[in-house]
Amino acid sequence: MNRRSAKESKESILEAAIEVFSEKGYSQTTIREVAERAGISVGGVYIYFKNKEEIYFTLLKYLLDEFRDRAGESIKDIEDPAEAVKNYIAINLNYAKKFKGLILIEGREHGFTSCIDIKKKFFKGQRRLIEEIIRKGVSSGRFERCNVEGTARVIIGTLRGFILSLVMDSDSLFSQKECNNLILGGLLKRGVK
Amino acid sequence: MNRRSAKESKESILEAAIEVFSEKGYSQTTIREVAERAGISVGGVYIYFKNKEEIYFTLLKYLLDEFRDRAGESIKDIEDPAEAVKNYIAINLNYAKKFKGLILIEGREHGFTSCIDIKKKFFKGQRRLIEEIIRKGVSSGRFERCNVEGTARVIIGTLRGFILSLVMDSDSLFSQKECNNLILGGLLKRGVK
Amino acid sequence: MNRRSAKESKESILEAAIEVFSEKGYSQTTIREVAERAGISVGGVYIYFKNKEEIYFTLLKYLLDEFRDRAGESIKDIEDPAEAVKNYIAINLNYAKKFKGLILIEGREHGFTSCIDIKKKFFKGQRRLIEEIIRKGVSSGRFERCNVEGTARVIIGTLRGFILSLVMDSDSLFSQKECNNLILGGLLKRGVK
Amino acid sequence: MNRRSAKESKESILEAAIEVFSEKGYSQTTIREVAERAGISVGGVYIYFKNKEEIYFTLLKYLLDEFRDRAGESIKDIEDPAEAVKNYIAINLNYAKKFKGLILIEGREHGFTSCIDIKKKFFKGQRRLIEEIIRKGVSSGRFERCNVEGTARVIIGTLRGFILSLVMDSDSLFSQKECNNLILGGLLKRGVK
DNA sequence: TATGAATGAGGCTTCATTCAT
DNA sequence: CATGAATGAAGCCTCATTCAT
Repeated sequence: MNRRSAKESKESILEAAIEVFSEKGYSQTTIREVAERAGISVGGVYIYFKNKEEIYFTLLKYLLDEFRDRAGESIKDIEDPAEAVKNYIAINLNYAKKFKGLILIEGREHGFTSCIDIKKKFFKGQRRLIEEIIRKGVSSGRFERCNVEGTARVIIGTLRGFILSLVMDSDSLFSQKECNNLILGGLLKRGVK
Repeated sequence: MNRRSAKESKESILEAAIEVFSEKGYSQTTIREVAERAGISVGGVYIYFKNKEEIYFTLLKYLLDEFRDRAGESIKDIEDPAEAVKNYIAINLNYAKKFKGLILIEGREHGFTSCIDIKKKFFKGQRRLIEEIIRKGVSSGRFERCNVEGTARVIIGTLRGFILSLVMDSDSLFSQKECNNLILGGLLKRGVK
Repeated sequence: MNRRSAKESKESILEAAIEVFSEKGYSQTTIREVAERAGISVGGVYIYFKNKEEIYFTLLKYLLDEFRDRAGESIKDIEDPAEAVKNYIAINLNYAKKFKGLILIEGREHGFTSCIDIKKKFFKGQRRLIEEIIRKGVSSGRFERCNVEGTARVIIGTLRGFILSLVMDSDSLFSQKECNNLILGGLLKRGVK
Repeated sequence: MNRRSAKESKESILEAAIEVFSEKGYSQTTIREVAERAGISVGGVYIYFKNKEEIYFTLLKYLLDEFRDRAGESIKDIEDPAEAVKNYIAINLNYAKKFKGLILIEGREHGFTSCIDIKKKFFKGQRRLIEEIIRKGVSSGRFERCNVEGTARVIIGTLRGFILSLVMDSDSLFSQKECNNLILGGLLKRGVK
């Protein structure tokens, strides 16, 4: 028996779960496989998680939190708002590549309200982040004057599309540069670029 | 025994399947529920479809084909390329609203290669459509000179994102107008708009 | 619609049934396939037969009756009892080859008492036939004196074994000559052969 | 929850399976019934066996192996080849009585090639065993000179027939003595018997 | 008679979850 | 804490049989 601390066990389960959920999606993932990859028994999984849903929920929450932190971090000290947007896009695409499979589960394969809530909250937070940048850009004169909330929503939505395309079509259809161009093309003052 | 023509039965199954797949995703959809909503017995479903996968595949093919036709139709006689793009966007968003859930199944919750193939082909076709428009727009001077293929890809990707957002966040985050602005904002010659 | 007389339809069903039962065994045979091969609808089969079991039963009865007749016929005018036994063996093996598959169903794949009864009766009749021959052979001095009933049973049993081997091992393990030798070897007076 | 060791559970499943397969044949045997008789849940069966076929295959292999061992054992130290043949017959008939029904499944009610292979191999081995005895008998002068391979085949085939009769007609048609007589009658030198 | 769509029970198999050890 | 055998509900699919036409 490979004795581990509770924390270690829980983490190895989550790590295994990321893998398997990514590879197979939620429904096709079995607790048995997660347990095996985590090097724990089936019953062991249920010591740390109430059920399959909780594993997914924990995972999702963890990843969103981590993403939020990193995204916030990567932006906070950047003066140029265009640069900040570029960074934000970059971190999004990176994360997407890393957790390809998980993003595909975003669909309603499972109808857990808990997950919907947490995701809404997450996207709201991200929108605030973008709004901040846009506001800074507008007031500094770098960006066109615009409806800040609306524009932030559009950017988030557009990013989602990029990410989805990136993730679904293994022959990634477009690059970060193209993504930057599209988003910034609509934001930057004409001629300033 | 609810007597209907074979065609009617098959169609009512497909209609029911659209509903249920949309609501629950592929894995969570049970044949029993599809059958019930179609007003047929479980066994009856298997008269018309070899298995669950075939139902999904038939549905997907049907929707994509129909979409392709409608999209082609709605564009072909439009002179102004900007108008054509707007129309294309409109029909996309409409379709997305109508078949909300089905779009969410895009994931690899099911790994049917047949579906992957058909989808790739579909998106390729759509890209060609957009490229055509862009080319026309560029040569007519309405659009900025650009990498036609790349731009088409970006537009498709962006649209996907809009649609995904539209579909996932029931409080639709942004309007068609915003979508138009973003996409056209990057295409139209400055000042022409 | 290929109009046929009731008799024709019934016969074509039986012919199809022989084929399919032979190829797939009882359980694996579906009414649908029998109907298709018979060129009749599924429902049509049920006009002529109460159910699947009745088809099998009718078939079995028909074949056993026919076999009984043929076997009786092929023996009745033969003077030499050894020759008669040889003929009986020959017709057995021929029949076995022709209805290979059906013989394999003999097992208790289906537990129809009706079939058991009819088979018992058949084998009893066959035993009587053999007993007759043996008695003739013994009284004429061609065969060794022996327990007639017991010997008849043994011969039937032995033949079954030959047939089973013939039918199961596609590389038929032994020839009719070997079969003759074994059976007659135990019957014929030493030296007479 | 009926706690047992894994080995115990697996064995009780196999024991139950022997019973049910024997009584009903392969197709008519349901996992549910096997499970019930084994005192385990339906799902429990699948812990130990991949599927129904594997249960059957395991059983078949086990019985054939055991039979092979016992048959070999019961013969190896016997000097008199006639005695050896008698022993071989005896063990065959005993086994047949014990596993009555299972023998009847021989048909291709299931078309598992794995089973066909294993059976062919088994019968080949048994033939070798008999050939050995015959050779010994012939060279020692107890048996008539004969085609060893052919004779072995005939004996195996004959035995199969006896067994089949024994198994199918519950009113066992003939005794071991009669079986001995037939087989040995063709082998023993005239007058020696 | 004939059709073939429809039924629905039932079989196989999977898997989240529990619990005796 | 940990194990993994055991459970049982539930899903997919088949097919003998029925029945409206």
